[in-house]
Amino acid sequence: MNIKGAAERSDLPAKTIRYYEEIGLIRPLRDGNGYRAFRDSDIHKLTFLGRARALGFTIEDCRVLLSLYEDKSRASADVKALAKRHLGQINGKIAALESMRDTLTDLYDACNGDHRPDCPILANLALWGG
Amino acid sequence: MNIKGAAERSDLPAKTIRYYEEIGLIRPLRDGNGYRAFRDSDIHKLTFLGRARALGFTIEDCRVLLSLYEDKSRASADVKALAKRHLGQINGKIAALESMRDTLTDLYDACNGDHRPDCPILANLALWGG
DNA sequence: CTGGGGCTTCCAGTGGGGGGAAGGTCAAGA
DNA sequence: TCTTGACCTTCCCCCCACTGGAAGCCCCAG
Repeated sequence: MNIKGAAERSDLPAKTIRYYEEIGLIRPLRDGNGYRAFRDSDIHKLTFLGRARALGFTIEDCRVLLSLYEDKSRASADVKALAKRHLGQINGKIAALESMRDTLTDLYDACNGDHRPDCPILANLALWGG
Repeated sequence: MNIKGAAERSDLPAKTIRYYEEIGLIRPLRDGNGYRAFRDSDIHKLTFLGRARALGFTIEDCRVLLSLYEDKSRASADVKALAKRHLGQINGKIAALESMRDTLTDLYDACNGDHRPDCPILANLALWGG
């Protein structure tokens, strides 16, 4: 299967697939004409990667997850530890965003949003040394 | 004031300050020796930028916010609209992260995390065509 | 044999800086 | 006066995870 079919079946852009090969996440075969030849196992890995990326795992995490997946003697504790670390990072990002949202919502609600220049949002941003 | 003092007073790395000058957010003067000479107004803008960035505004949003801040005939509605758009983006990111977190938490809880290889996390990532 | 769609590689850019080299400048101390 | 060390400058590459586009090869239908 050529890259377009692989892209459709894995629901990943062809560019991304080439990139994943470049960084060694997949190693598709090559036809005589130099075209990539994707096996089912390649498509399988690609969908795996797509799902892991959709859960927010970094590429390097994905690399580890893929190797754990292929290692039939893995310990599920290793996978769970990776997931825990990632959950912690997700929660950190959510907390940061919620903090931004709360502050910004307060300022937003305090701004009357009319034609006049007075604006608590700008006033807060301009706080001198606070 | 040299860049180090500006960095301390604005609580921004010197590298960041140079970058902000490079992209035209600030325009500090120069001493005869080529050193940047920061006025109070420059420091003021830098702290403004630091706060706006801390609220998650992009650099381009910051540029607009700064110009609105300096435009004494601005309408607060313009600021409010920008804040609204940004709040929408923040909420979108939070929703995406919460979705990841929920999915991953379910998988995490279902994984017993022992020495055995069976792992619902990997099994989910490996779902074929689901 | 021509056209168009597929495929290849390579280069550049994204956002928001960070790291570090190479070299100029300045002030304090010996 | 000389040296040392802290500071400053520009310059270029690196990060992540792609994305866009150019230049050029391959293959099949008409």
